[in-house]
Amino acid sequence: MSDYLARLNPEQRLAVETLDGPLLVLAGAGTGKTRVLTTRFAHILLTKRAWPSQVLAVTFTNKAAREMRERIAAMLGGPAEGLWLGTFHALGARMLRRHAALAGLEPGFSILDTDDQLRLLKPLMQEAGLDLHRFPPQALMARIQRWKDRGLTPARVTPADDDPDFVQGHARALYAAYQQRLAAVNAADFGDLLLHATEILRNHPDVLAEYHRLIRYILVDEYQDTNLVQYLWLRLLAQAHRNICCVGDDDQSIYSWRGAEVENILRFEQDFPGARIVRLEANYRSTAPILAAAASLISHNEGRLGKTLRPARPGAEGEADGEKVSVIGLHDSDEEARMVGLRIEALRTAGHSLAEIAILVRASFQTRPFEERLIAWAIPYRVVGGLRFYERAEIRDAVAYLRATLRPGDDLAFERILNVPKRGLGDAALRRLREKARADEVPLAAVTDALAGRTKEAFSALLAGFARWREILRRDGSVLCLRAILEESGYAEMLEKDRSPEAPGRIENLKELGRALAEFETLEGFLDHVSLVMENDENAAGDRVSLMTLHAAKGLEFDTVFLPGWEDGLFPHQRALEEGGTKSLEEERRLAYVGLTRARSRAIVSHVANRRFYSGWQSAFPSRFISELPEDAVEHSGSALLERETALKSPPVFANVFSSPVRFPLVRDAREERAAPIAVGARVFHQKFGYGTVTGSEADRLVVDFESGTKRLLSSFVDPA
DNA sequence: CGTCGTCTTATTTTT
DNA sequence: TAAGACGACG
Repeated sequence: MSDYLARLNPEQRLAVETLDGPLLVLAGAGTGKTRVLTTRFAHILLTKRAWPSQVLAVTFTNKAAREMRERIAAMLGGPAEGLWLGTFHALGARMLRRHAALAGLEPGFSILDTDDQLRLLKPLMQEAGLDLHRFPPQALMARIQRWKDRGLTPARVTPADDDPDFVQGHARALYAAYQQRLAAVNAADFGDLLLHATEILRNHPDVLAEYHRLIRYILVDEYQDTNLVQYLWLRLLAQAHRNICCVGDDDQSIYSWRGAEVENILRFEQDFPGARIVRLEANYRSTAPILAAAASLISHNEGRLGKTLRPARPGAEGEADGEKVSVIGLHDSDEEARMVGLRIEALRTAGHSLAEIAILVRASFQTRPFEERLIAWAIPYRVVGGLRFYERAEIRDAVAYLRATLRPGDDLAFERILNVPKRGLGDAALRRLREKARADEVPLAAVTDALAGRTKEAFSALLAGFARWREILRRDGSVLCLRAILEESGYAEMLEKDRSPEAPGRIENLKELGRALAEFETLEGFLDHVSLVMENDENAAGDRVSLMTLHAAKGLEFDTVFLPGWEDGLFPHQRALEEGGTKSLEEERRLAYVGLTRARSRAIVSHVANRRFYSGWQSAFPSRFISELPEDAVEHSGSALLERETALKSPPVFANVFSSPVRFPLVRDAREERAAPIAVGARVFHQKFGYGTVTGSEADRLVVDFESGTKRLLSSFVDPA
C-alpha cells in the first residue's frame, strides 16, 4: 500500500479514498483537513484517474492555494503545473478571460478595485438625483455585491430582493446602469468574476459541456464559507460527473457578512443526493483543556451539524492534560498590551520561538496598542493581512499607469493618474475632458480640443508619454516600460522629493513591483496577478510575533495564542448584538471558536474594564463568551477579577454600554486610579520620550523633564516609572 | 489650480 | 485621536 495512505487515520483515509460521487468532509479544527485535501488530490493523480488538468481545486485564500500547490508538488515529486487550482475569484477570472465575449466583454478586460467601483457608481447616483450624504455610495455598492454574491444579475433581481426604501427604490436600476458602465469601460469588478462565469455556464450549454469534458474531479476547501454564486458555479461544473468533494466545518463559518451562506454546507446532502459524509474528529493540534474550552463555547450554538473533537495530539496525555486556558481581567487596553508584552518576553526567555506566538484581535484597530508595546520593547512582530500590497496608493498608481498604457480605453486608470504627480490637470480639466469624451463618445485619452493653454500642453505631454510608453512596452517589455513610466511621468521624482517618513517605503514598494513584474511573461498576466493574488509578504520571514484579526487567522496555528478584547460590545461586536439577532451572535461565537482552536499549547484570553474609544474611555463588561467556557478548563486571574464576577451577575444591559457615556460604578476607572499617584517629583515613563521627572501639573496635564527636553503632556500618556 | 487650515466623522470582519 | 473631506485663500 502506498505510504502516503498509511500515514492517515481511518477517517482521513476514508475521505481520501471515497473518490466517486459527492462527498462532504466535515473537518473540525486541527483534524488534518489540508492533509486530506492534498492527499486526495495526489491520490487521484497517482491512481491515474485523472490528469492534473482534469482536477479543479478551489480554496478561499491565496495562501491556502499556494500551500496546497506546494504540498501537491512535494507529494508528486515535481512542480505541479497546469492545475486548475486557485481561489474562487482567480479561477472565475481565468474562465471569464476564455469566454469574455459571452459576458459582453473584451478578453483584455480590467479587474477593478474598490476605488474604481465607487468612481463608476457615484456619478450614476448623482444622475439619479440622490444625495450622496444621505445615501453613501458604499452602501449601495455593498447591496450590489450581495446581489452578485447570490448570483443575481440585474435581470434576476426580483422586487422581493429589493428594498423600496433603500436609495429611494433606485437600487435595481442603478445596479443595471452600473453593469452597463462596467461593460462600456470593458471592466469587471470582483463579484463579476464569478457572476459572469456562472452566468456563462448557465446560458451556454456548449461551454458547460466543454468544462464537463475538461474537469473530472472537484475539490473545495472551506465549503462553509461559500456564497450562493460559488455554490451555483460548483454545482454547474459538478453536475455531469458528480465527483465533488467539499471540505468544511460549519463551526468555522465566519463570513456571512460577505455573503457566505452556512446553509450551503448544512444542506449538502439535499443538493447532492447520495452524498456521503465523513467526519474528521481527531484533533492533532491542541491540548485537552483548549479543546474542552472550545467545545463548551461552541455548544452554545444551535443548528450545528455536530462534531465532537477528541484530543489526539501525540503526547497529549503525557503533558498532564496541558495548561488551562487563562482568562485575565485588566483595567485598560494599555495594561492589556503590557500584560501580553510581558508574557511574550517571558516565553522568549524560556526559549520559545516568537513565530509560534500570535495575538488575535476582533477588529483591526485593536492592533495598535499591541504594536506600540512591541515596538517599545523591541519585540519583532508582523501584522498579517493589514494593508495588502496592491492596496497601497503608490502601487495602485503604478498599476493605473500600466493599465492605461496597455489599454488606451481604460478611463478609470487614466483618471486616476491624470494629475498624479501634479501636472496642472485638476478637477476643472477633468470635468472638461469628461464632457468632451462623452460628447465625442471616445475614451478620455482620445479626447481632442477640450482644453486650452497650459492645461492643453500638460495633457498633450501626458498623451505623448503614453504613446512613448506603449512603444517601449511593445519593443522592450513591461519592466523597462514601468521604469520609463516612473522616470518620465515625474512619479519617481515626486517620491524622491517627498520628505515624509513613508516615502522611502513607497519607493521600495515600487521596486518590489518591478521585481514581481519581471516574473511575468505578459503584462496582462501580471495585472491579473496583482489584482487577484498579490500579497504583502514583507516581514514574512524571521522569528516574529504574528498580529492579526481573527478572520485572518483561520487556517493557521500557533503554540501560544493571545485573545485580547473579550468584552461585550467589542467581542461579540456591538453590531452583532444590535442587528442580526441570534444568527450574528452565533457567528461571533464561531469566531471565538476559531480563535481558541488556533492554539496548540496555550490560550490566553483577556478582557479590560476600560477601553479607549475615540478620544475618551468606555467601561466594558467581560464577554459573555467567557462565561461559556468550562470552569475546570479555565484559570481566572488579573486585577479586574472582582469586577468580572460582579459584572457577570449584573443584569444584561450591555446594549447601552457603548452607546451611552454611563460609567458603571462596579467597574473602576483606570484613569482616575492612574492619575492620582503621579505627583510633582515622581519618575515617569513615556513611550516616545523615555524616562523623566514631573516638575509641575495643571488640570489633566503634567510638565515633565525628559532627557530630550521639557514637555507638557496629558497625564494619561505617562506611566509611573 | 494648489495649498493650507478647519471640520467632520468613523471602527468589524476581506476574496 | 486621527485621517479624510471640504472650503477659503493665495
